[in-house]
Amino acid sequence: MSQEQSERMQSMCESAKAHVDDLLVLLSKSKMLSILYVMNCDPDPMRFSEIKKRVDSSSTTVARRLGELEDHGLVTRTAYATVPATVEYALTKDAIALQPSLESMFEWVLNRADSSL
Amino acid sequence: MSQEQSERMQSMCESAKAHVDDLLVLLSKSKMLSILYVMNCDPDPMRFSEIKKRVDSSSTTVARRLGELEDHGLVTRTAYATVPATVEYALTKDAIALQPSLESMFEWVLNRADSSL
DNA sequence: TTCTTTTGTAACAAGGTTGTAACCTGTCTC
DNA sequence: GAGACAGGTTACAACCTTGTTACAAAAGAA
Repeated sequence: MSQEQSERMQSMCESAKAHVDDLLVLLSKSKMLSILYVMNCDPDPMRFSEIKKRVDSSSTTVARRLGELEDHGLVTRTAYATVPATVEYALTKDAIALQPSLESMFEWVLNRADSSL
Repeated sequence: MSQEQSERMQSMCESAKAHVDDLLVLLSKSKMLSILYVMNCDPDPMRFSEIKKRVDSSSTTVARRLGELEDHGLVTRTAYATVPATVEYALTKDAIALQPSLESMFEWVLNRADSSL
C-alpha cells in the first residue's frame, strides 16, 4: 500500500468516507463481482439473459444488481424495440477502469480454487 | 480478460466452481475488503483493536470476519499471554498475493469517491 | 386464439446478517 | 474488593436479502 494512498485515506472528509463505503457496499453485494467479471470478459455489450446465464442467478437478483450498477454509472442500459424485447448492458468507461484489478483478483481466486482441489 | 482465463473458467469442474463461489462469497462479506485493505496497508501484524478501529465496525463483526479469514488460511492469529491480552493478526503469504489487486481496486474506489464530491 | 419469447417487476415467506448489551478471563492498580 | 484493560463470546431482536411464483407487454407463429 503506497504512502500516498494511506495519507489520502486518513485525510478524507466524512463525505468521501461515505462514498468509499457506498462503493464497497456496492461491490460486496452478492454476484456483483461475478457480473463485472463476465461483462469484462467480453468487450461487447451483453444481453440480460446472457449475463444471467453466466453468473447463474435469479432474474430478480441480476436485475437488482444491474439496476444498482446503472444507478452508480457503471453500466449503461440500452433497450431495443424488437419482439421479444432486447436489452443490452455495457460497462461505462469508469467500470472498464476497474478491469485490471478485477482481472488480477479473479486470477488469484482461480489459482486458490485450483490449488484447493 | 485473457483467453487463457476464460478457458480455465469454462473448463472448470463443479468442485472448482464451488471453491470459486466460496471465495467470492467470503470476499463479498461486509467489511471483508476493508479488513484486507487495512491489513495490507501495514506489513506488520495488527492487533484486534487496531483493526476494529480502522474498519470502524463492531467487535462481533470484526471477530467473525477474522475467524472466517483464519478458516480460509488467509490470516494467522497469534495470542500472547500478556495482561491484558494481546492478539496479533497477520496476513498469510496467500493473502499477500492478493495485495496488488486490492491496492488497484482501492485506488479506483478512492478516485471515484474523490470525483463524486 | 393461444403459445412463445425476452426482460423484467411485485409480493412475500424463509433464511441470513447485524449491532447491542451482557458477560467472561486474568492480572495489575487503587 | 472494585475497576480497568484487551479480546473476545453469546443471545437475541431487528433488519436485510434471497429465490419463488405470478404477472405483464408486444407481436409473430401455429
